[in-house]
Amino acid sequence: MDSKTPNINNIPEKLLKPYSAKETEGRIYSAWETSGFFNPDICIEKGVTAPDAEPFSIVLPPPNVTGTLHLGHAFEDSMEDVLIRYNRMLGKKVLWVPGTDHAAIATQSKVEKILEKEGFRKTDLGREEFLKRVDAFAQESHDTIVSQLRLMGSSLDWSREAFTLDAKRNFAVRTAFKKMYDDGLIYRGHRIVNWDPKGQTVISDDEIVYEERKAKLYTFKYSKDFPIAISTTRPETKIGDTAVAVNPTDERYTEFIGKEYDMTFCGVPIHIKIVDDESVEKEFGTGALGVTPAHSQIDAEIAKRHNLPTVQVINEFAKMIKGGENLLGKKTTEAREMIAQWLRDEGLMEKEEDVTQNISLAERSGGIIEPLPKLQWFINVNKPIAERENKTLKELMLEPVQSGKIAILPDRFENVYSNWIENLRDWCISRQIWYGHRIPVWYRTVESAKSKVESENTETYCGVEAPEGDGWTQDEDTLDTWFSSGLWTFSTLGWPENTADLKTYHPNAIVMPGYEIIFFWVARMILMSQYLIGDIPFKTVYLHGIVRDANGKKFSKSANNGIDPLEVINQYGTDALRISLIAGVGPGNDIKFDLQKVKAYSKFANKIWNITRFVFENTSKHDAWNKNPQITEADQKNLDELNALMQEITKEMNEYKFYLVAEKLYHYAWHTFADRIIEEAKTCLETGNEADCASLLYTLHFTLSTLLKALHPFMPFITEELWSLFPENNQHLLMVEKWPCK
RNA sequence: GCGCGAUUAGCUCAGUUGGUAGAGCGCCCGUUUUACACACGGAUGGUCGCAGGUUCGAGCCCUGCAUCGCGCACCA
Repeated sequence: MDSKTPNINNIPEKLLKPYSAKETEGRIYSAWETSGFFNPDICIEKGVTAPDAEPFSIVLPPPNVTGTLHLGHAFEDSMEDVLIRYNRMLGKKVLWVPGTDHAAIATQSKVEKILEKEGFRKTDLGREEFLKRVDAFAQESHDTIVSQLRLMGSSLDWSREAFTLDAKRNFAVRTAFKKMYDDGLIYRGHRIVNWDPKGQTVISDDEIVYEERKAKLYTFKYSKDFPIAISTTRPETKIGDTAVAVNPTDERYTEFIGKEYDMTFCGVPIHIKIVDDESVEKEFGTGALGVTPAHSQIDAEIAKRHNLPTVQVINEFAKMIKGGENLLGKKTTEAREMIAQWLRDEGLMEKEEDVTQNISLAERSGGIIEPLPKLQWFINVNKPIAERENKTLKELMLEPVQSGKIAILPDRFENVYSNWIENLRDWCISRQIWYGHRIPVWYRTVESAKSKVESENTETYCGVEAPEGDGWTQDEDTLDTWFSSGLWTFSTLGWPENTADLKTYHPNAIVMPGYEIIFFWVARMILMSQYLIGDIPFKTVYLHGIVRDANGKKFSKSANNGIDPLEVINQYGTDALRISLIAGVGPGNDIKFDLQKVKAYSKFANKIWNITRFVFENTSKHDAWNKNPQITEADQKNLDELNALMQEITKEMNEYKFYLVAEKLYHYAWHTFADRIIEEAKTCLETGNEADCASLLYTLHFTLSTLLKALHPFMPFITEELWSLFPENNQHLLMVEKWPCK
């Protein structure tokens, strides 16, 4: 190279060596941050964005402050940053809001586990001290997450960072709650709820996961005098039965309907009425259903229809609170076997079958859900709202998706979304945990009242701030973490104040969470935004899949198959990780994580590095190319081909098909630009005349600079670095260059 | 039970207005050719899950089936 490159001194030293991501990435991120261009206001101030440019905004799905980021986050952040950088280069007013989620139950249980190892419980500390511990943990976790987001190259506007539990978001939560309360959408009610005995809190229907387990289905009679046998997998609850329900058309049992029986079951007196109810299936079991209103959602509904009493036999710790001495205080599982034995001994057991059944588990704690009657706060999804044309929350959630105002990608999830809403029940929002937004409701006893009903002696106050006067105590419960997450698209923009940010950046252009949180998060954001703002929260929902290990298994602590993104970055660089997660992965598709793919793209990074070296070496030898040379026919053909590619990928970028764009750029850079155009250029550069060389060098330089721009959203670090090596780019960061196509 | 997705080269996966099968990795052969051995040139490799149908023509559309995975419901 020495003899033929007299101008070697012009070539930056580092370009002569292979690309080093490690040496480059940190330095480049600092340059970006220092420039202030992550902040759209500064882009306008410095003249890189027009003040009246079209806005483009995304909120980062706030990671839980329960630990560190994994490959799933890396995947999500990469895609969002691609869109953000692309749209910034288009000249739009681009805002990507960073933040973290307090993730109430998840974070609290994490800290409780740490305390457990230290040998004490949260009650030993008390609410205030415990919350200090959680805050400290959350802060540490937050700091890790933020540093990881920077490592990923995410061009987030850090000046607007938010936390779902900070003061501003707390104000938004209280404001939202108060409005819903005043509109009668939030109410307190006694219901059968999903109680998690392990986590000691209520959870919503969506926080339940199902697991198939083997169980015994027992068929028996309460006593010898009782005419009908019933079946159950949970005999221990049967002490709480107050009725037996049969289908009204079931001729086997019609003669008994309306009759009542007093018996002693397992040493406990019980009173059973036989009722008819359409919901009972004749074919299942004996066709007769023992009704346990206190411990089954469906039974509670039957009980309500027939005005049956409720007898609670199990408490919050999943232990028996009714029954003979031998049963009291026993765990449900122990009691189950004891009662089964009693039935056998008494000759009441008719059948015992092995069945598989789905049991309900709390997603976070793994505790077996115990349906219990409890007083909780709910959001009514079926109440007409005057301010919203008498539409219900359900309707407000359904409408924008069905009308196409909000597009969901891939579109098959639109049906999933609609089905979920149609089956939606009232949302239980209160949690018996300490970490989270405290419910903004206060109570005090009214001395003068003489009612015998306790609730009538209690004054209730709901407000954004605590009430004036003495004797008020705040509700002990906190809110479901998704309540504050639902406000995220606008609480981060200053709502309830009518800020400039809110006017400019809401609704967001797009939101990009994993498909597993479509109900938890996407649906709740639509609910809150439609109700509180009267508008959609975003125009497009792009649901991505799950990153799995090489065997297709979910990453989890128990499987011990976790891969730390930092290790991958250390080995291959962030750019390689980013584009390997994006290329060829369409919406809704899971990824089997493949280190080979990352490796392949790290080679691609080096390839671009070497392409640049070649172009640089040759352009620095001449200068005629830079003075409007006459373009040869052959070069024009290549420029036309490049332009056609840019047209094509720009269209695809606008359709959110960046996974195709990444592959096309890779293919063009390597197999068209390097393998063909550059190879063919070599001969001309050796033997061609001055004019042809000028045309060719212009073409090479133009193609390279177009490629660096087009690749920048995908591989921001290396492209920015290479861009900066050209003297003419000294003053301009690639990140705010114009996208190379209208 | 209802619904959804996947099934394409050894592996991971692209392939939307239906028109002669693609990429990466791996494997094999060759090349240290002056941007790059993190490279270059070349070779091998697929009845596009199965069975029908529509069509001049189907990986792509329709019907049925199989296997794997997922969601929802049920869970007496």
